[in-house]
Amino acid sequence: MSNGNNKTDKLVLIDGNSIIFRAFYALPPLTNSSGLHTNAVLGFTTMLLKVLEEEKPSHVLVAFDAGKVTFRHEGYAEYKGGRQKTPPELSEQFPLLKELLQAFSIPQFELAGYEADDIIGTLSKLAEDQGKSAVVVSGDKDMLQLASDHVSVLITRKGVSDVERYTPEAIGEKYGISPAQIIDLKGLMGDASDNIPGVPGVGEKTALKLLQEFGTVENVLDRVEEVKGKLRDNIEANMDSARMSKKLATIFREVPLERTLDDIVWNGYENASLATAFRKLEFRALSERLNLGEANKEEIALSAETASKYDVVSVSADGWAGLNDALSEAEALIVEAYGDNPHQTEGIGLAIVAGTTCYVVPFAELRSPEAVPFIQWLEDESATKTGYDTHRSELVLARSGIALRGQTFDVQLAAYLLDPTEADPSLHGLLQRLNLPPILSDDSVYGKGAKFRVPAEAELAKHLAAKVDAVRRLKSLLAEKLESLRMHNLYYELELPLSIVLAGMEKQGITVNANALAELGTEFQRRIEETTNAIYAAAGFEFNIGSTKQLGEVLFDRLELPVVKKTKTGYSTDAEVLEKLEPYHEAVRLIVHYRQLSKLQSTYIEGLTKEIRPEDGKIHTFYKQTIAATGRLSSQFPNLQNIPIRLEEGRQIRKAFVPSEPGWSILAADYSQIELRVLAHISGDEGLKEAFLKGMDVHTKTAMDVFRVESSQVDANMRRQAKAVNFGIVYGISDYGLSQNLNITRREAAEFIEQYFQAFPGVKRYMVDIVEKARKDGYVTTLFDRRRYLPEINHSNFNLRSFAERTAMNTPIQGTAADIIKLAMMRMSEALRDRGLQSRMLLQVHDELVFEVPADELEIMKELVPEVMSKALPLDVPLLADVSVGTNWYEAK
DNA sequence: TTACTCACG
DNA sequence: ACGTACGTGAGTAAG
Repeated sequence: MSNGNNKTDKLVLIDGNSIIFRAFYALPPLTNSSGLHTNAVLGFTTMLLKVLEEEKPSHVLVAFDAGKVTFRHEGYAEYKGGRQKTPPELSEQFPLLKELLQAFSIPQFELAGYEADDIIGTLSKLAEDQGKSAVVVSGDKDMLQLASDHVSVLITRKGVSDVERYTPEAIGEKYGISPAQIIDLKGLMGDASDNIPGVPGVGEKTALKLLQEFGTVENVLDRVEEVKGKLRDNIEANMDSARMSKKLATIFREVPLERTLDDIVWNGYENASLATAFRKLEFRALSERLNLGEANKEEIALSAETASKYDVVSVSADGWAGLNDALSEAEALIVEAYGDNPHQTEGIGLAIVAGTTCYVVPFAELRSPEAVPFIQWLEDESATKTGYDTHRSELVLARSGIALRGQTFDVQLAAYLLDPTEADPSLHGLLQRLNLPPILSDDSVYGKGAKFRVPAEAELAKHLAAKVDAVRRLKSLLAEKLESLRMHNLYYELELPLSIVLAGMEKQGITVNANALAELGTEFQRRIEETTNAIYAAAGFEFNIGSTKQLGEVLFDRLELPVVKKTKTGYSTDAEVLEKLEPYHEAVRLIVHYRQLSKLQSTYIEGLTKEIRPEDGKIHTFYKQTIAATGRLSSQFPNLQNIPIRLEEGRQIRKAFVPSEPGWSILAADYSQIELRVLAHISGDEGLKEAFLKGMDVHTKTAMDVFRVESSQVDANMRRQAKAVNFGIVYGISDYGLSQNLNITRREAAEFIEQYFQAFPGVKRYMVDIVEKARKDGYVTTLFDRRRYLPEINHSNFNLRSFAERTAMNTPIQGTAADIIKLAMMRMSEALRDRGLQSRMLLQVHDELVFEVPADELEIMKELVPEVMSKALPLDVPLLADVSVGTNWYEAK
């Protein structure tokens, strides 16, 4: 960016402390991926860009306060006393801002003993003396005293980038005084934020009236006998305070800076430096707005090339010989494909790195006869491979009939274990977070969304080479980190082998009967139409029931039902709201039913039907192993972990999930109360342990203890409430949450919790201890040493901190349960293989495993599965799994 | 794309 | 005083 030649010089002088404070409180808390807060820097930058663009300055300076003590404290030790300590979320942003300003090539001054105001006052005076104009930017109206014919002052209004421009005329119009009188104004009215007393009882109104009459503080004091009544007494009693306050408010414009205006000449910023700074801060939108993308790209490519030297060999140009010779030395593998669903993805290319050479293979080349050794290597179990998302790679290659084997390190999976909350799993992002030499992002190479294209071969080869080199660079680093955090066991013994088991389950798929779905769909459709008509009749007119906006208008504007809850964009119409509205209008019950039916129809009947693959009549889901922060799996394309079960109408969907071979059965086994059992184990609570050891119904036992009654006195309602309390305990209890769930008052909910903790003191101790531990360590772990960081556990914001506390309580429980079932899956996979069984493990639904089983293995499997699940991990309480069998998933209940 | 709603454990 | 239960994925409407 260049300013061109300004005819007249213009200075922009920014009060750094003032603006960063404003920005911090104006923007919601934001963090970058490494947990650093960046909201104040972002707000500052937005303001800065706006001012630079509008003012087109020739000189720019950001001034900061230096240290705590200034010359003002010499006369008045309480100056700025009583201020709240700067929150750590803001303090940590000062170094970020200073670094960013460097990238902008903007000079920053600070001088011990002086405030930013004084530096700015001094420089603006220098500018005036030299006939230059200046713009002062601050959030503090004290600065208005600097306004003159040459100096205008921008004061932030709301937020940061909305500013108001003050010239002497504007100040005159608004306050009826001159800039010079601003200090008199402060002298009289004081300034609470700086702890400047002024004259007690004199506010802005009175002070302005006095100044209009007397002009200055000194004149007010000299002619105080002309003032009437109580005000006069006040002034007379506080003359010294007024004089001192005026002095404190006066900006000192003779700071011994030893700098000249030449030191703050600004010739614009370097795109590349700013691009780097924005990238670190993850200010992507700003980067885009300033068109730094290209600069970013060049700079990244440059640094990647200098950081890691390798030759790029593309087999379509240079033949296969080199690659085939290098296979035994291969250190890393990339299988590149596009599309999110690995069962439908199209391969783009592969790359391996060996020594100083990266070999790149366009996907189509795999069909070449010369590719045979390479394919043999891919399928060779003993040829170990380090890759990135090898689970996906296996599925992608399987589509071309290639069986990937020998995956012994997956960089993505390792990175997930090291920080499972990290949202960006890309190699590009990973390198960035670890401060390693970067590579281009996939988005910048391929374009995103509709703009996606595979670039010309040379560019593609370069990118894949950079990726495979990055995988190699990351491997040893991540492997070491796993060791040092004692997570190698979890990684090598559980997650990595599990990824192969998962790929097997996904490739196997589950047969879904499209006709059964279609029949159900016809029935649902009929009822949807019926319900739609009934709703129109009840309402008296037609509208789009599926539009929450229209529905809200109908319910609350036209039918005038009471508003229960609002969303940030309008009326809430969710199930909880509708439940409360039922008594008011007959349409409400129908709407609830309509919602149920249309959910079933669109998500399950239509959604699942689309996912049935015509070749084999099966649905192949994709389990993501690196999404859930607790260690659970997630299921996509489609999600088979949320197939309806709670309501009978939806549960019918499960009838369409059938065995793939005639005469086989579906076998489902689920853990009974696994999370509460885990809680009993890790908390060591005697009462809870006893309940499980004696085989009691845990919700009934909870009801007995919370309500202090005998088991015979526990009715259905008490059990229901106790069950909700147990859920609450697992989720990280709060009285508010429980009260919402049970529709009771917060006080009553708090009472339940109190009773619960009295009955189960071990659980209480666990909750207190785990939060304490999280505060101390910054993370919590599961029994298998899976780890989750909770950077917000010490946050000053109540909501963020409370969320982190509940997460601290929940994650070890949910996460350990996830560990256990993952281990059970490994054991089952081994058991099926070792015993030569034909039965197949098809699905995992958090605490449930689904198999298809031939008739002659039914008896074995009914024993084996629950046994393996129960023994997956010995706890202080028994782990139980219930098993059931049917001709479809519905019947296996 | 974002917001809302709702299916599951 | 603050105002959310923990963890997910997917469909629809609407900007």
